[in-house]
Amino acid sequence: MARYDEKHKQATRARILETAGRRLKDDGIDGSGVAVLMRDAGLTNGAFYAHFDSKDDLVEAVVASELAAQRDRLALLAPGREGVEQLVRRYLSAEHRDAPADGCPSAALLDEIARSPEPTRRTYTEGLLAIVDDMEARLAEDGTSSPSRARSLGVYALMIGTLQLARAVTDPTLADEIVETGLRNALTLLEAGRSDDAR
Amino acid sequence: MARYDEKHKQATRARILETAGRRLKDDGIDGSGVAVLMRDAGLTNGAFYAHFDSKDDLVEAVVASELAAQRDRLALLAPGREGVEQLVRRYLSAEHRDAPADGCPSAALLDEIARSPEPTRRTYTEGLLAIVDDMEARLAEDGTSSPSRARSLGVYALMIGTLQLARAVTDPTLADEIVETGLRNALTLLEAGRSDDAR
DNA sequence: TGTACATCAGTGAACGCGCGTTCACTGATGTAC
DNA sequence: TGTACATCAGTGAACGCGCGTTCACTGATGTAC
Repeated sequence: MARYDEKHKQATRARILETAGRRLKDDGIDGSGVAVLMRDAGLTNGAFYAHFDSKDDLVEAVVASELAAQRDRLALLAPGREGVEQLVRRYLSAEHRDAPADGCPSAALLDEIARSPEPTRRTYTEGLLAIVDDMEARLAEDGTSSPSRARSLGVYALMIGTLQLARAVTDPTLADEIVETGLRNALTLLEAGRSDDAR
Repeated sequence: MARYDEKHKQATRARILETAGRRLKDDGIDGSGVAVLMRDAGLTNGAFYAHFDSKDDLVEAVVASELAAQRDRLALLAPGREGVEQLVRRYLSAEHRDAPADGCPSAALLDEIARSPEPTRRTYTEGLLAIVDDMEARLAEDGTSSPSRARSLGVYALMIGTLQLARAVTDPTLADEIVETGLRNALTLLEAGRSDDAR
């Protein structure tokens, strides 16, 4: 009765989410038109509304899937605090700075997300908390009672701000300096969390 | 010969820069149209091009004036390290979080600036360095040889990321927690700069 | 095995709208006489 | 002191364009018989 494999449409939707995620991170939310987003996925503009209610709806779905992907990637790293350090080193690297499309949605889009409709911001909040909770659990594994929640939020915020600065700046030497000192500062913040307790 | 006071046009331009700064920080660069920006200044769209070559040109001028204003405000604070702490406390506050139009252009616009044309990014780079240099000089006044440049960049990046997170999140309690822990983390980072040397 | 056909993912033209920009003009200004 | 007038900041309609969204349609699919 139903034509096409039942997974066919889901696969197309997943493909749109993936290519749209890359495009949005490269050109911004307001900077990416529906027609271009669909062309990226090998489709035409008209098909868009068979998959999403509106552009806002797509953006919300992209935010959810990008943050989920980021969390999944974190889960693959070394266990405990070591994994957080790995995250920080990958995040604050020249490679990440130079490839926004492959990178963190927060670094690329956070101020546009902050101006987005409530549902998108709610979805962002959930995705953020999942990541921060994961980091927190890893830091708490140390058995310390240091404020690992605060450190997790701080490290995440520092990573976002640092990458945005590094991307905005025109001087390549300065851009390098920013990611390098950002990395040292992030590690300092993690270390401070440990020594708080050691005292 | 020349009609109107010679300062008249300069004053209008300054007024456009001021109201456009507020609007851009509220609605984003792509989210603010020229017609609205001019209406904010009490003018009509057509007059825009008597003052600026293009919207890009305006954005560049706004970035310059916003960063200069931020630097001027920093200069009015207490001398030395204490002024940096005052800056941090004002920056990471619920008031700043809830009033983007009155606040830091980096927190409101940094990822859009990173996607802007080269001249805007160059202007941003200069304005950023002026602020960071100022912070650095204040921290170095301590007479320590700690890496105050790295701490300045780190504190600035942390403030930006923290404020963006606090603005994006929908849960008011979480938004409060983010600015509060952000403040503690920023002070930790400043303190770490001091103790580096004390060891 | 071969064919008729119901399904529905995807097409592409069209919609009204606001964008950035242009331009012929208006009318307040205050100097020249 | 009064008036004619050159200046030019600002007006507002219009430009082509791309936006998000709608919709009548096409045509590949694979089941039913």
